[in-house]
Amino acid sequence: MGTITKSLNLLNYFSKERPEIGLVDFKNLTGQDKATIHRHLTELVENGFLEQNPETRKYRLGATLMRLSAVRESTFPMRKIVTRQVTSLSESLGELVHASLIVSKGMSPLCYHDGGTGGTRVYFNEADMLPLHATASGITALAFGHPELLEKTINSRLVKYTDNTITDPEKINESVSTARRNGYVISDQSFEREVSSIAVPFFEISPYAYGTISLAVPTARMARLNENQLVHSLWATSRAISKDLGGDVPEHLSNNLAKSVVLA
Amino acid sequence: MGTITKSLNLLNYFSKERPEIGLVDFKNLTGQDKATIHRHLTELVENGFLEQNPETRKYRLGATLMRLSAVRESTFPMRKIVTRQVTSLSESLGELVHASLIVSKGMSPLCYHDGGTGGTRVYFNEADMLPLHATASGITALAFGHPELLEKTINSRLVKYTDNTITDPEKINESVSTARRNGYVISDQSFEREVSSIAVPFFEISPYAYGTISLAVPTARMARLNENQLVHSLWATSRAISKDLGGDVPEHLSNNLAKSVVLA
DNA sequence: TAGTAAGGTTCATTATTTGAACCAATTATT
DNA sequence: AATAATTGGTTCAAATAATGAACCTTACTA
Repeated sequence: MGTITKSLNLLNYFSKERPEIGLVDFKNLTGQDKATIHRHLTELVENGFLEQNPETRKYRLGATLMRLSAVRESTFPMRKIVTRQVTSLSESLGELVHASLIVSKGMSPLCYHDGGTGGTRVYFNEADMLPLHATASGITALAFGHPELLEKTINSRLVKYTDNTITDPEKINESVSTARRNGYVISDQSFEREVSSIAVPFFEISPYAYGTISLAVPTARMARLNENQLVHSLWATSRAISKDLGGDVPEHLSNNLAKSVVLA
Repeated sequence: MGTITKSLNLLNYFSKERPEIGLVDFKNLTGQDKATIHRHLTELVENGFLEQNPETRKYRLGATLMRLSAVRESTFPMRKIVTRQVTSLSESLGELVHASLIVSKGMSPLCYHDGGTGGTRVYFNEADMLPLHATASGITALAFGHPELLEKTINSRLVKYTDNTITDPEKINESVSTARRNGYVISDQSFEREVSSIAVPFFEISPYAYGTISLAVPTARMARLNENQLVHSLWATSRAISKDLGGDVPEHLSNNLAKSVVLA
């Protein structure tokens, strides 16, 4: 792991639940040496990727991130494009739908919409990473994303979030195979209790998945839904997004899916 | 300059006008060695700060930036807070108002609102950095921000954007002194032709300015406006923002200003 | 006021970064 | 169609920058 990766990694420890982190906190979180961390933090501050709270001396994410994400979105308005489709799908299904992007070691939520009609709602935290091995989105990413992603994930220690979380590499591979066969992934409380999910990939220029669209519902309600029809709708949205992004669902996949029950 | 800074600096070359950059482009832009740049780019891609267009092999800003900025805004909703005040001021003045944050070597636009009534409008590009020496916001930042910022700026080569851009360190220092005396900065086509601007700082916890609020109008219209009244309104908004951010306009400044014509 | 814990710094050792030269693939040019 | 030029990418010895154990400083607390 190079210096750059080590320092950028520090940024990943921030979340909605942990918005400010001190030097010693970082030491405990990362296990790295204090001096090293301090130099990294200082350099990140100098570049505006972090700010130091002058009162507590703790660090928080910096303003440069806001600008850079604005630059990206202004030249490559993925969020705008995807949000449009996700909202439309969510409204038509009356359930929560979210889109997430595959980034390095997890899924980064891009947008979500809760067109919910039911009395119970799924809470979706847009600011936190989703793990690859424990969510429908994640398994979808492993199945249709870059092969290296699957390899890396299987060779890392996997956190058990609920009783249903699969952490055994063998079983991950099985899930991935099933996903590739079916063309979608369905999850049952593998990340959060009482939440079930169905996900499909979407594509940009590359033949590997760029992100996923996923429906998340309270488990109690899942049984009442028509799985086939949901998958059909999700794939329709995936096609629309992929097209808007200047890409397409790869042919080999498209052909396989056509044969399967999904698009029948 | 450490490895981390060198690599993060690469991200600053992206803009609305230059959304994708290739390896050799970077070499020409930075003057650094190709191999070095390549390793930096690779590591940034691995961490999701960049993406590589699989078709052109050029690099563009990555999705991790979107997530991190969402985490920051969800835990520290500065944009939300500031936008509210900026919109309100812009509507009441009927002119374009923007807020920008001081980050490392420039000003990073945070939000803007054009409550414009006039026939001519100022075009404001939210995704680009503003230079410190050539804008009302920038001189305000130099005058009321961390002293180190002024020192660094003066010791760097300053770009001349228009005939009115001041690049002489002596003159910068004069402008800064005037700003400190007056409590605001007024600029006349120093960055863009036909655009004039008035700016004041706002504060967070620290006694040094955190950002600026600025009114931007077509130069032709500036003469007709009541400068004193504008500055008064800007300072009122600054106070409101500073308060909302949990900070305050430093006392020594507040006292000086009270004496000056500005708040009379 | 002594003790603790936090942030921050130093400097010899160590390990990583660096860059000139090289290779491969694509795109202009003749 | 052959050749040159341009781009992305890689190698490895030499140079430089990163590292971390020990130490310092400040703020709080018992």
